[in-house]
Amino acid sequence: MEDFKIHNTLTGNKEVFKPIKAESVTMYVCGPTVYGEPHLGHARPAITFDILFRYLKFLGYKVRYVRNITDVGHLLNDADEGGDKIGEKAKALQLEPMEVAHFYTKKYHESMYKLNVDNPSIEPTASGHMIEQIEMIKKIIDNGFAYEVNGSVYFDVVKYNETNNYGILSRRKIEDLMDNSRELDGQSDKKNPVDFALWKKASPEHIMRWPSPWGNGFPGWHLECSTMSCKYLGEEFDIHGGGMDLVFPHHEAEIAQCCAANKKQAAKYWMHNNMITISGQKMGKSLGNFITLDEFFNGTHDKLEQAYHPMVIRFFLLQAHYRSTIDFSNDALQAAEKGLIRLFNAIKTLNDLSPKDKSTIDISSFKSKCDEAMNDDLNTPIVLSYLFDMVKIINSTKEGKHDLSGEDIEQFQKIFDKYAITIFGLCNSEEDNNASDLDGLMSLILEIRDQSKENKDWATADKIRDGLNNLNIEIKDTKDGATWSYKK
RNA sequence: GGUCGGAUGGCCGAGUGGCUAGGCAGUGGUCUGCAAAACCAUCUACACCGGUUCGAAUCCGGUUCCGACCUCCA
Repeated sequence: MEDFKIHNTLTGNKEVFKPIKAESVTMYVCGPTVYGEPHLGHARPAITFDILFRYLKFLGYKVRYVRNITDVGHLLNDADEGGDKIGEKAKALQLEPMEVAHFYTKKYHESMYKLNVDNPSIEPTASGHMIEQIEMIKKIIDNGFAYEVNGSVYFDVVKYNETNNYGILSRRKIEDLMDNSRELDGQSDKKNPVDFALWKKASPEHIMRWPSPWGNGFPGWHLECSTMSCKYLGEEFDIHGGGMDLVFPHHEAEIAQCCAANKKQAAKYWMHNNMITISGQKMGKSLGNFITLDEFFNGTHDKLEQAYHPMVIRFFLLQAHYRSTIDFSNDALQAAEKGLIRLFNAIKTLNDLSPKDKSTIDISSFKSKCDEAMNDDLNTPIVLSYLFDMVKIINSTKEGKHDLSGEDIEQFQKIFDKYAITIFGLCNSEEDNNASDLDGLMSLILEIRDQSKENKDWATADKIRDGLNNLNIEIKDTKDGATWSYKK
């Protein structure tokens, strides 16, 4: 089999993927911070790494995929001045902070389900791993890379950098980082501005807090990922993923923590998905283009001209490579919607094609071309372009311009099944409801309408069509008879 | 301001030196009681200015614009 190559941020190159253990793959992806409604920014990494997860499984690996839930202390998206947002929200609503976290965790899961994102193998929470986090801090202190000040513990980046490379992932130099740190307000406890918190003392009004050897407080935000990846995947594992915005400082700090505690660099491959813009702008509350996933699914946002099915969002994301930025707009999404429908119509058409003795067109290269694109750092847009080339062949075959043998039809079915369904997870929305109950009824109605048409009783035929239309059922007359479907 | 990445046809979006990416829209056809849909064919490109090369969207330099990160905090 051909080599599967992935882009490794650590080296800046595409590398052949070779797991530490030949048969199994361990991967960790930074999950959501559950302080608010899931939005588009959550969809991209979830879907990117879902594709990777599915592909690795398809390749025959036993995959353990850990994606965390961060439910400890939070920050709102932009134009907000930090602070513990779960705590603040909880106070405002008179809720226990965990009620807030749990509410949004549930929302996140619902959205992921709609997007057909497979569940990770383990989905640990930061709050459920306080003991492990405290133990890791102790270990880092014991190894001399952290210090305690006034009930908080900080990672000593300068000391660490003497024997390690802080900046190995983000290619930053510590001197530049020192230079760039603006003059700090004097009350910082940190020895150096580049140091980061492993444990923060909780101020009296801070309601999310846990006991520790250093007093009541809460863990620093980089720590949970190091702790939980280590607990479930080991000190060394295969892939660590997340958004590009996390490269620095989050993932850089993770590497530092793991090296400081275990002398191991955690992941072998670091993969990062690029960001999303909306009509060319970044998404932000202050710009009025902050759109939640529910709003996409329901079409309930001023900027949206219509609702978009979760599969349209998923398909749209796959039309771009994961390391490119992607721009959302109504035009682009509507184009994606039509393309997706075309793809699925062709899959249906393929299943109805009557096989001929011999094919009049050579389709033998499609499988390897698709595989090659997928193996080239998950180039989903190229795979899709080949699938659409196949769509064209299927449609022309239906029109009688080509013949396809039974073998070739089966080959096409296999490719669509592998890519469209198994790996890309683009399930056909029309098939997931209980339409079968209605089938008999609808075929009876359409039969009556066909008879009216034969009798040139257009009034009755149109009445049926218009009446069903008002019931949200669309009738289309095709060469092979009328079809019906729910309107989107 | 610093570091890094990007700028492709009406809209998205692949593509790293010569060969049609693909989707949507547009245009022309086919089908059709009407409507809608569907199908086929097909046009428009590589931000700007220089340079390297037989040849550049692709390499090099500069310019403009855009994005991410650079901070307490996830």
